[in-house]
Amino acid sequence: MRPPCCLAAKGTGRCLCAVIKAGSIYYHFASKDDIITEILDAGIQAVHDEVRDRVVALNADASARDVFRAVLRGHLCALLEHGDYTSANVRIFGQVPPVVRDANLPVRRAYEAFLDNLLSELQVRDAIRSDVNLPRFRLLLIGALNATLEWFDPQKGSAEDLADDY
Amino acid sequence: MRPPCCLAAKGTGRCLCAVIKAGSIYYHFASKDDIITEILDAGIQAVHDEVRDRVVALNADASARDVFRAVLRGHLCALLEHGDYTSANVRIFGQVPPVVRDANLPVRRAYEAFLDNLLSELQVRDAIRSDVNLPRFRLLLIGALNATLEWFDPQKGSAEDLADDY
DNA sequence: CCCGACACCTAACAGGTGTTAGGTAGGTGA
DNA sequence: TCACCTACCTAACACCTGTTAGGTGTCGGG
Repeated sequence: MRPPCCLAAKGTGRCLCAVIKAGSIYYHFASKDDIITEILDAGIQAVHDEVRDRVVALNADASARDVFRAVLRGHLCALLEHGDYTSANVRIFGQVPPVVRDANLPVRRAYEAFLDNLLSELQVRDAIRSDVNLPRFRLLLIGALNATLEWFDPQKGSAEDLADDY
Repeated sequence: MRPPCCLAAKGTGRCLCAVIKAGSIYYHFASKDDIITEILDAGIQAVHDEVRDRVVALNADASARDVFRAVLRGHLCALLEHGDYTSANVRIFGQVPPVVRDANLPVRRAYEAFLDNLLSELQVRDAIRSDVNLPRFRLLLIGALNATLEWFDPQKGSAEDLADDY
């Protein structure tokens, strides 16, 4: 499932390991749009999984700050350290044809809903002011996190540290 | 100077008004990279100018919050309402060849330095906590603002309102 | 009135990209 | 053994993009 640096053959999850010739990809995918769709989906899913795993791994008595930190860490680490698919998402989503964008929407919306749920819990616990527009706050947050791709340098500090700083 | 929706002929500032045939552009520019460089520079400069104008237009007794609001408003409005160059910057800077990126760096650094100056003033005035890493905060800020390009819909509220919300 | 400069056009090019048809090597089941 | 399937390859295609050489119309100055 989601092998590193490779494309997975449709459905199977098997690895193509990038040692095939250019044209051969069309044995596994119907079109370039199909490939991109698969990559975008895999990328979002990877970030979603990473964040979810870190949140559920928290103790039941974790503070609101701990939860928030887990979200930041999960999102940033998935983005900056693991995976080309995750970062591809940020880089190319703005320029894919509408068909691909639409195909990718469900996975995207699922992650957004997940985050909004977490944030609204934090709001109930008074860790986020009650007059904050949560979806908009989420957009601000994700925007700021995703932008780190443009300047983050793993040699100058870990993604975890950056998350804590944020 | 910087006519809307058009490319300006090099140096002259004159408008090509987009009614020329594809190949003719090479009468005005030596290469595609030259065109992109010009566009990137113009985009950043436009945002820089907008923010600066709004800040200097403030009364001498403006609060730190007013200054910060002016920055957000200026950046967002320049990005979302005026100009294709400004937004092109966010969209394509990540994928231009290194030569172009380097050529664009001075203008970029100038805007960054300008913002860092403003922010450090705010920090001196205790409007920003003293333990905040300003360049990193600036990156977070600009990242969040630039990301609005992906979802902002002018029909659902003005850029000014969004800035105030942020 | 002619000259040259200027701003543009046309047509073609090399190189790249997305895609397809048809071929082939290796393994599987009968 | 043979037929067949799977997973790849090759070679070609149409199309697009960045660029150039050379041609055309128009305008102002001498």
